[in-house]
Amino acid sequence: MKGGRSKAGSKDERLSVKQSKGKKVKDPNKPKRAPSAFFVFMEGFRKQFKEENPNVKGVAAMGKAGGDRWRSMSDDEKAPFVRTAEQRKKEYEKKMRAYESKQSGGNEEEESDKSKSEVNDEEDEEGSEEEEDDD
DNA sequence: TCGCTGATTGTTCGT
DNA sequence: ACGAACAATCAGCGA
Repeated sequence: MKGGRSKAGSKDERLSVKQSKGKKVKDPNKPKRAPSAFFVFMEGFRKQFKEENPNVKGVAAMGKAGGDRWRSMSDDEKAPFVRTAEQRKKEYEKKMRAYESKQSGGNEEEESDKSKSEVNDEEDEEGSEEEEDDD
């Protein structure tokens, strides 16, 4: 959290990673990290923020506003976001599995077959999705 | 014209 | 166990 990475002066280090120049490591299949509950909450917050602050420019203002609001929320309010985040994580793991699969032994298989339906394999998925305590 | 930078927190990987 | 990196967003500015 706060004590996470030292943002001060670490800019240069990040540059190396971002540019990835020399390395032509192209990972088209590499799934992006799953959005945390905070980002999930932000997805909706961004829209609202834009509506209330259409003049705001930059992401800093939004980030601060979002962060401040997020901390103000109770675990119970974050619960739905956290739950969604968990689902995202599950998908992330699933994609990650496929990604590793290819890297490991799956030769670069170009999934040319696009009609393969994007989602299928739904492993039964525990029908009971926890009680939503919907009053 | 193209692309990085900034700020937020959480999650995930690596050492 | 700790630390560093990366996830989205948008406009502004540098080369």
